[in-house]
Amino acid sequence: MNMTVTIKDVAKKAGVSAATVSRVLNNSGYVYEDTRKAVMEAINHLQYKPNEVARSLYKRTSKLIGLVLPDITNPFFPALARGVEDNLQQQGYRVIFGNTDGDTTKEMEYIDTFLQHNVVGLIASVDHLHHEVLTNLRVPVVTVDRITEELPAVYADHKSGGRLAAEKLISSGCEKIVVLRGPQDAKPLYDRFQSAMQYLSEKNVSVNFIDCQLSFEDGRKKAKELFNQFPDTEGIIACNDLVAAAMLHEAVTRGINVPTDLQVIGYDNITISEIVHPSLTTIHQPTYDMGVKAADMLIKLINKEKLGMIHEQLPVYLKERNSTLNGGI
Amino acid sequence: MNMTVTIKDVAKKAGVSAATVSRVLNNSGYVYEDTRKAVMEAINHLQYKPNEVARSLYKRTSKLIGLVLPDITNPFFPALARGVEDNLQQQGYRVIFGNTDGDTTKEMEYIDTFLQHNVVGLIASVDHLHHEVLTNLRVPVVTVDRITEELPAVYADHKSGGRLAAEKLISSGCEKIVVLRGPQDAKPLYDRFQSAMQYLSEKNVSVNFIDCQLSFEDGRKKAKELFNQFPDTEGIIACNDLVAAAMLHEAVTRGINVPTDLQVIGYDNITISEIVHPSLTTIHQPTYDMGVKAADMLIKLINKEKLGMIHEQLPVYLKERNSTLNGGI
DNA sequence: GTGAAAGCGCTAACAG
DNA sequence: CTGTTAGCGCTTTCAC
Repeated sequence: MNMTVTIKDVAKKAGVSAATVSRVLNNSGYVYEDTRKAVMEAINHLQYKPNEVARSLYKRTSKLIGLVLPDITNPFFPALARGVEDNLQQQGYRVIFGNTDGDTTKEMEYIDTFLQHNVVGLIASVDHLHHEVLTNLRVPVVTVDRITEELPAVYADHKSGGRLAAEKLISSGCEKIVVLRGPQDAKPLYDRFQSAMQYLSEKNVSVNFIDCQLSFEDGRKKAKELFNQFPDTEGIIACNDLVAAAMLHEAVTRGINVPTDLQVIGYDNITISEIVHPSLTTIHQPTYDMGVKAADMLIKLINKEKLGMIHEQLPVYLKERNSTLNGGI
Repeated sequence: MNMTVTIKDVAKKAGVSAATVSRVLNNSGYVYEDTRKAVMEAINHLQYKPNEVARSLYKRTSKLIGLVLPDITNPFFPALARGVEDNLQQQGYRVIFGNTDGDTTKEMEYIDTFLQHNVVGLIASVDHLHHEVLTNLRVPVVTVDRITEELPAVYADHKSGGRLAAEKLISSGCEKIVVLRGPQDAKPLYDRFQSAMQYLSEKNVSVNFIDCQLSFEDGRKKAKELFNQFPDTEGIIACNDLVAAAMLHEAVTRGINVPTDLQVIGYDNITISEIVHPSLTTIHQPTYDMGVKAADMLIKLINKEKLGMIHEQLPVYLKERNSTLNGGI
């Protein structure tokens, strides 16, 4: 069967020492072109693949990067994850990952075992309350879609995002607005909520808010609550697209016409927002790019390069579709 | 700073040898309760965490499992992935993963490097044409949502799935039916298409098919094609929910009333199918459970336990929503 | 240029 | 019950 072939086997076959094989493998030191060829031949012949674990043990480093996300089932994160993975994979890194469901215990568990596997870096999306876990690790960390002072971070401009949404509803004539407030321990959610509220408070409109998780399920529950509690709502700013979709859904069910009687704005611009009916006006986040960017930063950090800036803020924009009144009121 | 603390440090601190520390770590061999306590204390005091890489090198095994999926951006896979991960994580395994986009090169690349990292097993969703790659690996492999003779597999009953969809359209009165045919090198797609066609061919109805990728984007393109080519279509069987959503979308755009003038059936029952309007009648696959089951099988294989059966087929069912005429015609 | 030897951190005989 | 020793597969001085 597939008995593992080691560097020694290659050495023997090529009639050289393991050290020499190692040298050609790593392009380190000098090797005669002839012996180099002999070694390569042996390698190909034996289908030799170096054992990364042994390598990792000696070098106390690896090609593994840990990715810690809340929940890959939320469509926002797969896009992010692919951005990270595509970039990393291309540079020879592999990613080992875990979903935490925002649970600190799981976060720590994953981070610990990732480190035990000699990961060279971590990309994490973890509530800022738990960020201590990420500080003073022995490997660089980049946070995505989350923000703390100290840690390098990639995130979108949620202050603009929140304001953009609010502006839009105001400019399309809403006077009774409900804002769904996502979990406030995640800074992006906090920012977009605050900045929307801030803008709205300066206008002469009625505004209320309801707390809501980021899932379709919870959106659904809160939608019922919303329409019961504030039946004459004219505009809704949702904390993400999933929740916005739930609002749309409940509105349709109740025979409320969107966007004529009610306008809804989502957040993220995940695929779903295009698919729902009416299609969803939303704040676009460059999700995939955030992943790519985070991987870029991490690799720089791993290579001890200086970062231009610790915090990389990416722009968002309003994507108008059919859940709002467009072209003015 | 965080200089790594090794087993030797613990040994020194506890006044014993490394071997003894190892013993208490692994609960192997006998250790005096007192020395055990001393060791534990040293461990806690030093915050010692064993180096999994060293462990892995010696034991030629690890707690790592490789997960190979086509594209986590397709909402079907995150659910599957979480099923896998939740199960594995609980048993102390960690997952290292890669998206292949159905590209054999990437598949092989990932599998190779996973093996180089001493993974103890692989869970893969890979087109059956490429299954040779997976055979004769030195670790057990379980395929998910894919089928080959030789390899253990977890998948849903797509023959029933295809027939269920076809039956439904017939029983709700469709006489002009178009079936979207997904990529046929994936057995599940093949099965569901064939069995739908088979059933339809026995009925006295007009049936056509169009090839289609599994994405919303391609669905969109093919939707236009479909309505141009077969404008009087009464029923559509889509290859998955994403594509079905695209059909719905195009139908609405063209002012075709669903389900009155046109009925649509999806496949998978991902969250989206509930969110679209009208909500989508679809074939439900137990996606998360498939992941859990696959992890179960793999762990058994890793532990050298015998499997009851190599192929685990999970049931599907028709989930009726509002894109079909329900309660008979 | 190349080989011998030591060692990364851990575990598994083998003595004692 | 516990320490000593050897070795997992690889890389890296250090001689030659």
